[in-house]
This record gives sequence, structure tokens and C-alpha cells, in this order.
Amino acid sequence: MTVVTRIAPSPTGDPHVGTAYIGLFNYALAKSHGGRFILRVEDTDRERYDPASEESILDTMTWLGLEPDESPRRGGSNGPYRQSERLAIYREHVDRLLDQGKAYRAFETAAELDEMRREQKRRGQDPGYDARGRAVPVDEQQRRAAAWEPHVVRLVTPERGSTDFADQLRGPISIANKEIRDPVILKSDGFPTYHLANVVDDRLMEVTHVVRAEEWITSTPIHVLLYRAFDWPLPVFAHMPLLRNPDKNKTKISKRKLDTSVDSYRNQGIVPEALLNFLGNMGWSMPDGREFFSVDDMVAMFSLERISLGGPVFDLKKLRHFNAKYLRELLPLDEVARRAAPLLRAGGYDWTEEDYLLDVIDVLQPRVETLTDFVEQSGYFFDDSIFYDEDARKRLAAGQSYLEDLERELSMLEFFDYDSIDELVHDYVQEQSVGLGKVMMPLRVALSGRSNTPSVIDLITILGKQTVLARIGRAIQVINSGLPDDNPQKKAQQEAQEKARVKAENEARSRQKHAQGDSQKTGASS
RNA sequence: GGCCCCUUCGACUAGCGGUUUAGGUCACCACCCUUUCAAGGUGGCGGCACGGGUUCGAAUCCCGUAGGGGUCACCA
Repeated sequence: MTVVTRIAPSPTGDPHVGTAYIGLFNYALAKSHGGRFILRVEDTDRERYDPASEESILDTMTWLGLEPDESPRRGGSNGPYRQSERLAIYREHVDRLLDQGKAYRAFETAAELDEMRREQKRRGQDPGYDARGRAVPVDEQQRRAAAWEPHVVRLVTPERGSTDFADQLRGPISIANKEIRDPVILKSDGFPTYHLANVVDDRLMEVTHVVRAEEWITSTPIHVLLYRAFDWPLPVFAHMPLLRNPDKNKTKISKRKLDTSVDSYRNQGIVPEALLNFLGNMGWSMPDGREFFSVDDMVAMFSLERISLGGPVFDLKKLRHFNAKYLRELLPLDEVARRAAPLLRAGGYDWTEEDYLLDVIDVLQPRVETLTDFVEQSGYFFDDSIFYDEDARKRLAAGQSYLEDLERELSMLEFFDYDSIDELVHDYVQEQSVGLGKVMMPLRVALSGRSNTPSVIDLITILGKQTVLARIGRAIQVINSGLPDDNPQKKAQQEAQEKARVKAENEARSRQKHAQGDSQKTGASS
């Protein structure tokens, strides 16, 4: 028997990490059995429907690499894969139940139902539909329906006993039938509810394993009853633990308390491999204890038995750690560069030599956690207008003589490669008999404007002779143009002037760049 | 509140009756490395919710309690 799994997202907003999570496990289960993985769009709620959402959910699955074998985009033999296009199918199935007396039309208005619940509450009863609609004779139901009286269709459920099913992860689950009470299966707008559409579609799409979030456990008896009403065999049910907020009580993951948008993580520079690996460790573990693994690795080793049931907290720090691991170890350098490039371009940076980019990425790699960190930390590699703040100026001033010496010595250096530079600088430091830091820090600041960067020798090597000399020269100018003194007004004025100058330069550069054409810009993914 | 599910370090987890003085990872702390910041290395802190059973033996099995979550819609 072919294993068929599915995810059934509702297009009601941004692609949700929960969808990615459940998608990953459905994908892994199907693929580990050589089966199929389906994506079906559950757009039966016309109130919350968001037309942009479906596209973005589909795009996100592609970005993640969890390509469905069948979907609205890809099609398939059991389509359509959008529930709003399957209304006739649901209608037909509802009619079957109606004909067999397994369902009935109910005509209560919303106000009536509200009143019923109020009354139940007043009496201290649990609120719930009291099956009053069953009392309406079938011919009357038909007559009123024919007269276009608004109504829903409800499933007849047993009043006594219990509905039992097996959860693959939790064992037998039994829920008393009095908890169920004739649920609506067809809404008055002619759209099915989740329960009906879900069961019918899973059956017609040959789904064998229903892997979904824990929150569905209590409505599973409705689905079981529907399968029985249609005389269909049950699929395997497996209810995954719910991802949790990092709050005190670990409540169900929610937009209010956590960023739940996959797109948002994507825009923050999280790579799909890391997100998936992180998610794969939520409630699941490799038999050999490996924590870093690809989706393919997961597929190779997957089994439902290794799922643990405690609700895992979605820990941003751990996600970032996984991402950092991918960025600096697991992904090859050129791949990291390939992914960072569009973000850098979007940030207004440019370069001509591919090797230059690789060098920059290479030295920055150990100090980034996300792709966007590359943009934040690499400005001085692409932008000559270094801004020296007060702290920087102090550091420059402290090393003025070293800068002057080194400018001269570097200008005379014939071979401007790492080893030569390294030798030159170290010789100089020895000559002067000062601490390395006393020389390196002013140099670092002169070249980058900041006090934390990769190794200074790397900086010099990558930036190249011309740029290095120019920057040291300008730094010396800055020192000579006036040390920051104790006059705060003057200081503020200086800084404002300097900032304005840098800003103007940046704008000029960016205008130039736009004018040159930006057909390659791909950074602003949405 | 009724019903259902869950419960190993702050977080993610390994463990499926004896190999356990409960292992790993993140976070945190310390040290090492070091021209800064990182990265990396070493070490540390820290847990089987509680109470009963079953058993020669329980984190592992059973019951209860507590705690947490979910669900009770013409939303999925």
C-alpha cells in the first residue's frame, strides 16, 4: 500500500511555522515509505480567506524544499486541490448522508442557537447543540429547503456510548458520544465545514496517514463517525505535539507571542535547511542522536515511533544557533555567498570580483548567525566612506604615529599578500616594542570605522593596497583636523557634519547604482 | 468548568526494568586560544512533578494527585 500524507493549510495569512512543521513530518513519513505528499488548500472559510495567502504558502513550501507531489499548482490525479473548487463533490456526499438518514437539515438561526446556549448555561448544562432539528420531519425539511429557507446540514451522532479510535502515537483514545452532538457538516452558504471536507478529501485523495496537530484530537471522533457513515475504512491518525510559545505556561504557538511567519524568518536571513533541521528536532530525534541532519537524512531514518509528545517550545536562540551552524560549517562557502549576495545588493553594496565576495564572506562567516548579519557587518568592505565616531577618533589619535609609519611602510610593500603584510606588521610591532593591540586597534578602526572586525591582516589583504592606503590617509587627516575636545557643542557639530557627508556620499552612490540598472536585484523577497 | 492529551536540567531531547554516580545540544558561567569581536577548545551549573503500588530491582510498568496544554463555532 502506498503511503499518502497531506497538509491542508488554510489560506488565511502568512505561511505559518506550524504548517512547515506539520509539513515536514508529513513529507518525511510519506517519503520514508516511498509514498506521496499532498498539499490541499482548505479555503472553505470565506470570512477569513486571503487571496495572497495561497500563493505565499505554496512559495514557502518550495523555498523549504518540501515540494508536494500534488497541489493546486502542480495538479494531480485526484484534484482539484482547492476545496472551494470541490463544492459539487461535497454536495453529492452530503446528499448521500441525507438520503440515508445519517444527516439532516437544521433550520435554527444564529440567534436561536445563541438563545439555546444561554439557556443551557443558565441551567448549568454544558453548551452544545441539543439535536432539536432531528425532530423536524424529513418531508418538512425538504419542503423548507426547496423554499430556499437558510439551513445547515448536521451529522446524526450517537447519544450514548463512545467513539474510539487509535492514535498511532498515543494509543487508544475514547471520547463519549455525548461530547459530540450533531456537528454541522455543510454550512448555510453551501460550503462544507472542515470535518466533512477533510474526510471526503482525504478519502478521495487516497490519504492513508493523517498526521496533524494535537489540537485536532477532540474532533477526531467526528471524523471517525463520518468515515463510518460513508462506510469507509479509517486512515491512520497521528497527532503531533503542538509547538509552544516561550511563555511561562507554554501555550500553543501564536502570532501574538511569537513570530510565526516563515516568510519573516526567511527575510531575517534564516536558511531553510536550518529551519527544517530545527523543526526536525522538535518532538523527533535521530536514532543515532545526531542533531544536525538534512531533510533527506530525516527521511532515511524516519519513523513515527521516535516522536516524543511533550509540547516543544519554539526557541529562537536555538533556531539562530542552527542557522549559524549552517552558515559557517554545514553549507559550502560559495553557497553561503550565493545566498548572501542578493541581500548585500539590496543593501546597496556592490562588487566586481566574485572572489572579493567570497573573501568577505569567508572572514565574516564565524561571526554571523543569519544572512542579514552579513549586510550589517560588511559595510566597510563595500563602502569607502567610513564614519569615525568619537570613540573611533580617540582610538585613531592614540595610534597616530603607528598609522603614519604603517601607511609609509605599506605603501612600499611590493607583494601585497597575506604573508607579506603579516610579516611587515609584526616586524613593525616588534621594532616599536609595543603590544600588538596598540598598533592593530588604530589600524582596524582606520580601515573599518569599528572596533570589532575580523583579523586586521585579513582586512588589509582583502581591501587591497589602494583602499588601505587611502583609508589610513583619511584617518590621519581626521586626526589632524581636530581632536575631539571638551567642547560638546563643537563635538556635536563635527559629528553632524561628518554624518551628513557620509550620508551624501551614500546617496550619491546609491543613485549611481540605480541608474546603472538594478535588474539583478532579488533581495526584496516577499 | 466538562472532556481529551501531555509531564526527564531554564529550553530541545536520549533513555523504551538492571550497561545510569541519568547522556547530548542550546542558553548561562569560568578558563584556554587571541590584535578586537566572534568562532573554536576545555570545564562547570542544572533535571527524572509528587504520592502510592508492581518487581530482587523503576526515569522506564500500573493507579492516584498536582501541574501544564488542547478542545468545547455555520474557524480551520
